[in-house]
Amino acid sequence: MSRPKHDVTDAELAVLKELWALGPSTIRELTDRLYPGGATAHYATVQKLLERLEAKRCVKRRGRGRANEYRAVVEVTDLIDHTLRGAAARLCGGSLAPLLTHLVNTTQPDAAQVEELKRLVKRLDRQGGSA
Amino acid sequence: MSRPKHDVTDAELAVLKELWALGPSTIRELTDRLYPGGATAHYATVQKLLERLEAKRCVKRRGRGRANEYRAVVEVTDLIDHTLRGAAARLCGGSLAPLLTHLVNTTQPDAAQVEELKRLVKRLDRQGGSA
DNA sequence: CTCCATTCAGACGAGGTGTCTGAGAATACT
DNA sequence: AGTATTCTCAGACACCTCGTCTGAATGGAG
Repeated sequence: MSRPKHDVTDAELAVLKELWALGPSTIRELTDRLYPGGATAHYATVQKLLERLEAKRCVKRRGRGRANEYRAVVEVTDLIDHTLRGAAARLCGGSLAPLLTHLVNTTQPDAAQVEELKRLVKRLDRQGGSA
Repeated sequence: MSRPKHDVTDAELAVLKELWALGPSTIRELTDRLYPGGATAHYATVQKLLERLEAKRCVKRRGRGRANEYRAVVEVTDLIDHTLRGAAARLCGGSLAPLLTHLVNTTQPDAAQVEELKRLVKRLDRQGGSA
């Protein structure tokens, strides 16, 4: 449930996604996935991205043998939350409600997601939609 | 209903908000609002921002007397839409639905929004939740 | 000790942002 | 008319971020 301090860039996000898929990994493991047959330069690139992700409080580092093991400390939902709040702050005076309304009007969820929505609405009904 | 081609920066957004508030305006009018007692340098700043907004298809220009009159051709909802779709593309494989469920989960929708949600669910039910 | 992989510090070019300068064209004032 | 004021355009600028990369130091494994 950490909050990313700043926005995550595309290259950084690619590393994060790999971390989500692989679980805690070393730079080498990540590099081999992101740049198959990569040169030593790519290794350093991944390392720099991890360094910046660490500064943004998105990953944490721990020694594993001689190498370092990195693990993600943010989830997709954290990034979604951060993005949504940023958009609300810029465009809606900080309120998330207009975003919700907009999504309700423009979204085409699939069957499973409709089910989830029904459940959520039912729950909201039960607890009596407080402000 | 235009679509902004690229993201709008903070300074550009400030100009846009002034345009939304004032309606079609000249650079002078905008400058006086954004930089009260502003020097001639500020005038050029606003002009550059309008030039970039025009390149991003967010404003249009028309001669008014000797000066130019600028008017916004995007609404807040266009920027919201653009932002939301960008977030969905980056974080949710392009689907907006996860954003919706996230908002429903993390905000306390008021009565009106719960009603909106119910209507959405009903509508989706009727048309048999397509992808 | 030598070799190899990892780590660290820092550079680099490209691109974007916000600001500003200078010169030119059109208008108003006297 | 001639001067001054306003607007416009083109372009520079310093700063920052992003993605990439180089070089040297470190530390085990053979």
